[in-house]
Amino acid sequence: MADKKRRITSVDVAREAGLSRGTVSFVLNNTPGQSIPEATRQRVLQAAARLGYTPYAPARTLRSGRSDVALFVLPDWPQGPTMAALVDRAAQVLGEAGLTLITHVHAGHDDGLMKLWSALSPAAVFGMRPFTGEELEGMRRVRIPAVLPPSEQPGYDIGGSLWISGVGRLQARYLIGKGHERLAYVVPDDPRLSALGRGRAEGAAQACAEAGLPEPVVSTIAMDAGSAAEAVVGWEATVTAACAYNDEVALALLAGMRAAGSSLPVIGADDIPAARFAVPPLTTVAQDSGEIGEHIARALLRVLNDEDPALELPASVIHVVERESA
Amino acid sequence: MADKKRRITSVDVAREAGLSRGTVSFVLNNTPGQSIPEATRQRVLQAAARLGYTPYAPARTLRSGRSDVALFVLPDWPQGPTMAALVDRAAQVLGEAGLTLITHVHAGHDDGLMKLWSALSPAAVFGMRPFTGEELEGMRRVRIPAVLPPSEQPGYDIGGSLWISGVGRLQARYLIGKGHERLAYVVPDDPRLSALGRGRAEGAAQACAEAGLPEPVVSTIAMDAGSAAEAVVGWEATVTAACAYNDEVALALLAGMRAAGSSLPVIGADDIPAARFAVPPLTTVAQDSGEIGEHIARALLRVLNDEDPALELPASVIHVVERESA
DNA sequence: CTGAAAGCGCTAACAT
DNA sequence: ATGTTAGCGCTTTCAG
Repeated sequence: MADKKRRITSVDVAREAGLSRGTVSFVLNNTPGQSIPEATRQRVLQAAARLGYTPYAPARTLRSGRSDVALFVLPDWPQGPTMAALVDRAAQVLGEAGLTLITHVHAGHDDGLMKLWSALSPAAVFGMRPFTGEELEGMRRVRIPAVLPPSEQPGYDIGGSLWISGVGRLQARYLIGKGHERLAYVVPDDPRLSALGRGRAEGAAQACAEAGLPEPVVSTIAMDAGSAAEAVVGWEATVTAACAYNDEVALALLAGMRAAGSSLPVIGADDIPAARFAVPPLTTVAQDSGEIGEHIARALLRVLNDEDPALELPASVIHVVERESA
Repeated sequence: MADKKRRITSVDVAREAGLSRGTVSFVLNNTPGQSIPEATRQRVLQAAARLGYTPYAPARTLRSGRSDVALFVLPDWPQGPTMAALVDRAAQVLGEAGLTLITHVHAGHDDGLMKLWSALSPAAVFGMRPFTGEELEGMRRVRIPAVLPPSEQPGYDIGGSLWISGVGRLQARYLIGKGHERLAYVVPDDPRLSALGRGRAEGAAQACAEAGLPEPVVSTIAMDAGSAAEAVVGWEATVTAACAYNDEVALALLAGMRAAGSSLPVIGADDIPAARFAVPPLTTVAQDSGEIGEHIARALLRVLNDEDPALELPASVIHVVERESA
């Protein structure tokens, strides 16, 4: 048994196999443009297995100048099963390309992200929202090869307009299809969500414009029934149906309407588990998060390859789940 | 302007400051047991700032043998605001100790985790559930200094018995306090949740035993109203109140009872946003996730320091939020 | 108090 | 076809 305290290095494997480090390195990375006899290959592989050798990432990264870590900066807004599936699929796709996906929930707007980049020196960083100029500058400084929303322009979100305004558009279209002409768009007062909320509301506005209808009235509510009720009574008779930023807001709205003794059609977004148990069961816009994850991962791979990211998602990834609330 | 293609190294800083790399390293890490004149310190610091120098983690890790990354393996069960707050606080505490927290949502039971460890070679790995023997073995092989549930024994969960069975116990005690003597414990059929579900159900069983009551009947339901309704009618008159594994299950139960035309008190767990908008508003067990995060982080720091992890959480981190469902 | 120099484990160019 | 070797950027003795 080797010294219990020391890490097993490629030198150990070389010794065990009776070869040199170079050869070991070649077969372990099956470096292209080398002709290694199958017999030698096997010797190395078996020696490595016998010793339980694992390459040491920091050394490998230092030498080769590229790490195989891809960092996915998750937003700190509540994450549902949605996000989990998305991350999963993305991890799978990236894994096939030899990248290891690390997720990081970024909460504060402190500069914690900066430390992250230098701590990981990832091969790629991607997030669901545009990075700030400062963040981009920081990444440039530490030479991160690929960054996914590559610009701080709002339009460049991952999933492009679909993930954001596309959901709002679909919500509004659904309601319009049901014959409604005066809509409300309800967003939560959580400041973290305001950008996304605005984006989705704009999508709804577009749908209204396309149909020749007036813009939806945008209401901001606190996440309690009272605040929702206020908004509802505020609409008086001018609004006949409401889109909610997400299912939680929709649930709040439903509760508010119960309190206010009114009852308007409501459509949510995300299809959280609680949606189907609402009273009435919530009609909502669901997204195929697995497909979105795959899409994002492929976009990232494209960026790493210096190609056009082609962020736009296929419209098929979002669809409405019709239940009873609208 | 320096060569745009090259990374800025400590050599550059040394040159800029007119000193040697050694000195630069000393001040940048303010190595103990060194007396550096304030003037030199400032020269180095300013040169570093001017150049926008960032230490290169892989090199640092390679040399020092320890990385400053702590890896938090998140379970793939739905993550709410709860988890976000927990991670946040943990990141903060670890950050103060010079560690960078990376979260990783681990979904499959594939061996993706193994690759992660070698890709990051973190200083510490911790998770919310015990690692499997295989996982622990893998970590031992790559010499990860600290692993938080250190054993694969179920009792060793982070948060010890509190996070798991403590919640169940509190739910049952609350219902018992309301005069109920025949309880049900409802768990979802999601296999990923079965361990946790069993744990919480056991906590409830303990509370019943302490009160000299019979064990709760444990019902497994699919996450739809129909399945919940079946469970409810199955209880007939033998059960007078129910604990749910979490709020989503509680919501399903409420929907099931509406469908079955019955109405029993129900208590959930987690206090998700949707809970307060349920019909009736859901009584639930909430947890102070920030405090839990801090606790976990400190336990990890203790392990890194070769001390006893002392995982047990203070009882104060969980409490019931009384609303109308029970 | 500061500078020079030896590696950490690995890959890749260069020898053999 | 395999072996040798020069660093990647950093920390850390050891001299001066």
